[in-house]
Amino acid sequence: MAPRQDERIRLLEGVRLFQGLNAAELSEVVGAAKRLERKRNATLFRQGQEATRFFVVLDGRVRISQIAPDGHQIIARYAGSGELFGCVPLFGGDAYPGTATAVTHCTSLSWDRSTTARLMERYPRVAVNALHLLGEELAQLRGRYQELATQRVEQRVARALVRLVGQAGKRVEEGVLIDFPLSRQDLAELTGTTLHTVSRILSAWEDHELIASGRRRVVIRRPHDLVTIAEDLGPGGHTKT
Amino acid sequence: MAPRQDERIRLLEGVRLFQGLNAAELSEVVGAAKRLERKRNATLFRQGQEATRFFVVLDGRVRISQIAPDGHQIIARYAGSGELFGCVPLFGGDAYPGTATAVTHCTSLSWDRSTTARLMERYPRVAVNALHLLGEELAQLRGRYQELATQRVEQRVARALVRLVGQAGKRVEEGVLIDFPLSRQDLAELTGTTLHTVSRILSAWEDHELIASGRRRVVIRRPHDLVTIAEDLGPGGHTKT
DNA sequence: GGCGTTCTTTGCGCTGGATCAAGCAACGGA
DNA sequence: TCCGTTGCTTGATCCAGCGCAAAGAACGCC
Repeated sequence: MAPRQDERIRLLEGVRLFQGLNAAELSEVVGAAKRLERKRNATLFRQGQEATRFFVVLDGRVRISQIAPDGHQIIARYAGSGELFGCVPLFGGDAYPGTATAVTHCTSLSWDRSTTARLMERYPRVAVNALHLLGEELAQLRGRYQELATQRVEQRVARALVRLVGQAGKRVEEGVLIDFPLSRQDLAELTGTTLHTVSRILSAWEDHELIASGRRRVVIRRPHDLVTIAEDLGPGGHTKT
Repeated sequence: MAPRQDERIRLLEGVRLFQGLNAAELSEVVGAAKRLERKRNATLFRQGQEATRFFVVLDGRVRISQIAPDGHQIIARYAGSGELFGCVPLFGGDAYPGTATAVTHCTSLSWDRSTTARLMERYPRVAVNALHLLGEELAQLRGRYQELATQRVEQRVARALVRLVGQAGKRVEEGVLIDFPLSRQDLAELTGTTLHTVSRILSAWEDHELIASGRRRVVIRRPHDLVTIAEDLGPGGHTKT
């Protein structure tokens, strides 16, 4: 067992899909994987392509986006280390429903379709883990769906930022930085609004010293107040009587 | 094997979750199930309750709805015969994320948590099937999410109706009837808009003889034209050059 | 058969956000 | 260092759809 191998196993230990496998098994899984490195802005796969592999992020951040026939684009999610993406082959889908792009330089492991099937067959635990993870993703998406259906833009943007803080927040002197390049346009596609509206909202927050932001960069200075906005019941609710 | 048992097995044969099991195995599955009958408007389970069982619709129609802390309610989906609902126990969730209500008189089978786990363990095929079904639901929801984020109300309502025709369409002399009680309010909660807007849209369509509707009743007279509205790229697109 | 309840329709005014349109700022490659 | 590109801001305008309000219409219960 080469130390290099050991290192890779350690990485997989944090991946919930493979939870419950022992070192030898993990080693086998790693052995079947293909390591992939991509630099910033490179594409990992495109929407509509045949889904041949599924991926786990080792390091860096990947954006999953979808584009509608009418040209409207949305960002489905950002995946960070330990997370799955392009998991279509896990459940027998045909083509990738979205495009995966490296937002930062990043590395990932991937497995092809037949290996995936073999793994799940040999280790049913993997299939069950996959079921759990998919269930969580479904729950997440349901939440965001409801959000989109019932809340107004400012709240949605606030929530998106709160979520991103959880996924990629990094303490800096000013506050908490979203630790990857994030433009106004990105936030708009993440929350179902327009670049302009996001810009206005962030400007307003900046005036209130709630955030500090720059080009593709957002720092939350007062996370708690952002959460307040995110959870505020709004004009439909019963705030400040 | 009593004929009654046979009959129930036949019902399960159409359920994709159990595809691949033989008669004896299906019989066992049916044996472990609890049959449940509910009349119109009765509740099967409520949002937030501990998820003890998962269900398969045998007959009738069930509405899955979610309510947000601010009181806004949305309808996640309608499940018809052969479809799963309340499938939280399949992937180890804790509480039901929504409320299930019988929209028509309906019957279902359900299994408790431990039985579910045992089934998946004994028949890995069931776990794989579950993975596939969950994957499809995820894909569906992603589609609807994008719809909500990028299309305007009229198109969303049209799409919702097209989908409902697929799920519960029944040919009648006038056209295709959505074969369960469906109010304007329901359509609004299904498409993320208000009762009033839906009413206006349906009234306009009625004027154009595209549909015929009444109290909790919708008949699509010209399905093709409805599809056209649903797919129209709209003012953002490049239609009719 | 009368009556309360539940759905639906429709008018009107308002507004959150989209759209359109400039112009400015920061970055990165040559 | 300069210049082209990409991202950000901000004003002005417009309108789809929401909220409110009030009046039918169809049901189902007693």
